[in-house]
Amino acid sequence: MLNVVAIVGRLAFDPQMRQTTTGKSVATFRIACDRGRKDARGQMLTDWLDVVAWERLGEFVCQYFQKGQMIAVTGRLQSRSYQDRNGNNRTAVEIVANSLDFVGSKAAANTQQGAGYAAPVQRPADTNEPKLTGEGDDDFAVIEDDGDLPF
Amino acid sequence: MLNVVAIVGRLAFDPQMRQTTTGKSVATFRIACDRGRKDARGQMLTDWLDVVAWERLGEFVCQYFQKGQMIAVTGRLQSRSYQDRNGNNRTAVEIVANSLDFVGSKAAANTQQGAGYAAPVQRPADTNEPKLTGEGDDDFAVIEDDGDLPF
Amino acid sequence: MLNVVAIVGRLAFDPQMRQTTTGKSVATFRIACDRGRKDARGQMLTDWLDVVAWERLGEFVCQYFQKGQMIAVTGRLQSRSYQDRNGNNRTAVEIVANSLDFVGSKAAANTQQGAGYAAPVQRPADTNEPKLTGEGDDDFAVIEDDGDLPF
Amino acid sequence: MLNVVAIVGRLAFDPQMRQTTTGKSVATFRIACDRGRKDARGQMLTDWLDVVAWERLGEFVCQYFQKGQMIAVTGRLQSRSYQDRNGNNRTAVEIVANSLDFVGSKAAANTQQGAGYAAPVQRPADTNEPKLTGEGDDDFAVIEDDGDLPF
DNA sequence: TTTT
DNA sequence: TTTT
Repeated sequence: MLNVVAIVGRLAFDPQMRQTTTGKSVATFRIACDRGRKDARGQMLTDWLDVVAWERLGEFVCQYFQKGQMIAVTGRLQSRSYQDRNGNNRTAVEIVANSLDFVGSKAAANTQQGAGYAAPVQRPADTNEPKLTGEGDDDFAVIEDDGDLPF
Repeated sequence: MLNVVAIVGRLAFDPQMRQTTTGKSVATFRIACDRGRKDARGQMLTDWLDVVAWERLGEFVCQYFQKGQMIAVTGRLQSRSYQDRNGNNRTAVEIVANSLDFVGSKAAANTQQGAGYAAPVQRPADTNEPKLTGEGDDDFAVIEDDGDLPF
Repeated sequence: MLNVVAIVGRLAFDPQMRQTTTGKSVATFRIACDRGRKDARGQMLTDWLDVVAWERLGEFVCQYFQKGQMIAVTGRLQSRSYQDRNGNNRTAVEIVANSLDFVGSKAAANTQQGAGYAAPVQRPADTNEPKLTGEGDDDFAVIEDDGDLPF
Repeated sequence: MLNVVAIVGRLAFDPQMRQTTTGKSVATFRIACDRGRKDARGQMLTDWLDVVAWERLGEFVCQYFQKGQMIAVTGRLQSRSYQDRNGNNRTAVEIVANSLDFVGSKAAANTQQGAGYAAPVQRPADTNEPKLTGEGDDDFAVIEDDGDLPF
């Protein structure tokens, strides 16, 4: 199976952080994604999409993003069943974030990182993966130096 | 803005075709997308996602797919507001299909097309685009023959 | 089969427009996509990706985008075989654009469209598809008004 | 920035595993992705795409996949510079895998997992992320039970 | 309920 | 260089 989503939009509200009973942190936010065309009444058509960001991803979005800012989200679609206040079964569809990133340089500058671009933030477990240790590409270069290309 | 979804899953029901009052046809179907892991009770976790397929895409899915079959869907996420039977405002999030395709060979064989593989079906307006006329790649080859590569 | 790409990056050069021998126009451009982290020497790691935009999409990118501007691209990956000037067989991998859009507001303002946001541009044949005629959503609303939701 | 790819195709060769000098394992494989239409000579048009899978993802693909089998890949596009045997600078574009999964049930059955479906395999660091511990959804359910929905 |  |  395969389930991938990529969205760029603006935060409709400030992100909200919560804690689960088992101690995990999770942030939720909503993004407005304009379709780039208007309806018959001249109003911009917009899709409103909910995003769930766990742990380090959630901390990142709460620290650097607020209402109105543009954000790039990748992740997967999730459906979730719940009962509304009247006891009716409802289904919510939301995006579980896999990576979050700034879009445009202004917001990125807010992070006060040297490059002007904030590092893309991925799921917590990514921290000991090659690309975040800074040695992944060098490793790969070694393969190349051997005249021993991967393909 | 950017809004892209790619999903592979199984049809939860046979697709349903409708007509709009202005004469457009639209098919809707639901796909089950297993997450590949089970919950605490040993039940496979599944995301249920609704898909909207307009016109030629809708006709295609109704003709070749039924409940239980695997399908590959690309498209965009759409939120849609409506009132439920109690007059409450609700929001539905669904995928508006941009392309549909078979996954695995059995279903593809059902189309009885010479190639054994059905052509991926894209939105109606794609018909006079290079890739469906069969000349797009040749054109591009001409560029190459000139030693005049695009990049 | 399924083949989807979504990228946000900056144009490395001004887009270049060409004509095929059969009269189709095709623009090519390269985008720089920062990985958000630096190599061991402190240099930002960047992926350089080539994009092919046919007909109306190509005209759009040439009209509104130049070197350095940010762009959102969706499309599919394509491999293409050619011979280099020494007669060696080479393979190029590039993105065939399916939609192009502005990212951030400055570029969007350049289009001098009333809304401040340029419409996302999709492949030519999309013009008689619901979403560009401006009636698609209304049609769908009709379905809703019937209390006859698609799902 | 944003960089996402989702592909379904068949392995052109058996995957190949290598070790970097720093001890990381990396598998590479090529997938054939049919475009679903033929060229002027009646030959199926196919895109050939290279994939890089690090560590646990690489071990997974080597264990469960061989030439000819279908695979679902998500990841990001990477460009990589190298010198060919003549000392010319070349650029390769490949997919760095983020998740790998079976497509269709037959291959999945090979893994001899109870469900008949193999778990999707994601990057190593994901192991202590909610969704692989099996408690993520329960946690989320707790939020719901509180009548305290995320949105 | 976001932005230009 | 893959498959039906």
